[in-house]
Amino acid sequence: MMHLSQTTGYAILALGCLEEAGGKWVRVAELAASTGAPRAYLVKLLHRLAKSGLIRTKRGYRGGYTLSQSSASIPLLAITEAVDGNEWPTQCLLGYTACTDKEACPAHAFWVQERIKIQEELARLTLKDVVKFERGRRRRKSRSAGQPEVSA
Amino acid sequence: MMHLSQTTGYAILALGCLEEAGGKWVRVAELAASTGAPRAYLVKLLHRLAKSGLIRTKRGYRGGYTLSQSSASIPLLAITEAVDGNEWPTQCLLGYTACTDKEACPAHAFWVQERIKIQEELARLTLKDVVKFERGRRRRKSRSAGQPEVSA
DNA sequence: ATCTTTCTTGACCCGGCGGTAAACAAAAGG
DNA sequence: CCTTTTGTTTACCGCCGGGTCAAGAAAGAT
Repeated sequence: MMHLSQTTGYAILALGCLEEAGGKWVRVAELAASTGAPRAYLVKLLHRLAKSGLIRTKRGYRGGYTLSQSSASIPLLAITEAVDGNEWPTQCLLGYTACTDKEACPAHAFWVQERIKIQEELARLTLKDVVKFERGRRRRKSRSAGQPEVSA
Repeated sequence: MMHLSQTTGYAILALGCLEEAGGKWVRVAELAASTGAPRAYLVKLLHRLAKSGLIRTKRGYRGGYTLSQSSASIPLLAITEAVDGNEWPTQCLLGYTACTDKEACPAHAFWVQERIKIQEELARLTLKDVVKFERGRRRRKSRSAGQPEVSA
């Protein structure tokens, strides 16, 4: 509750990874490793992203996934809409279905403003920002690699 | 997604209704009618609210539910915590589990601020505000009552 | 005592999201 | 051609939030 769906998170991270790869084809295995999403689940998600036109796919030897040109540096908002749909920006904070401008719940005016801000932020952030984040993660990971694991 | 749980909405409306009733005992039937929540489901919710100390219950003839004195005009935040738990204010917007201050996702700084604002708003709003909202609803309802229904 | 009212309690259902498994099909290498 | 690589497709699983049902137990009226 109070966050985008986990699936959207996976999508953003995976697309960020594709952006970073330039035009190269990237396999699921790599995307799964890089995003932390379960491989089999990522497959389904990638398929949806392909159907909605955000990425292209190629199967067989040296196949994989790549960003479709049109989605280079798209804003995160476009991704949340592709994955979660675009109905959420109208929902009442309290989950109250009859909450409208005319019949406003106590948090209505406040929430209308907040939703706008959240959408603006998601529109402002692009895959490039995600790439920066992922590079940071990978650096930290490799820096701590090779150290003794806490084994049972 | 992107709102408190529906159950929390029910809780807020129901508690508002109890606040409005003063010290009187209110039956489920009335709370269900007034909140729009399914009666059987409301029963379970009310039980939880009773166990967490927000309301008192009395069964048998002229029984029902009433606000426990201590919860008169409590802030909505207390209700969301009682119903949804209080873990949500720490979750990443993108649903990314490893997102922390040290390992921040691209939306982290933004979302930390927004969460604070949302909590402040929920702390500011009290049951009295909800009562005002409910009175407005009831007025509108009764004003439109008695008019010809669109029947098949 | 007994009846009525009203909450109590426990069992169950349904749909969606996140997740898994396995058979299938295409693209390239040999 | 045949094999390898890699995505495609279909089916199924478990959990949880929201929702329903029905038998049980207490409190007041009579």
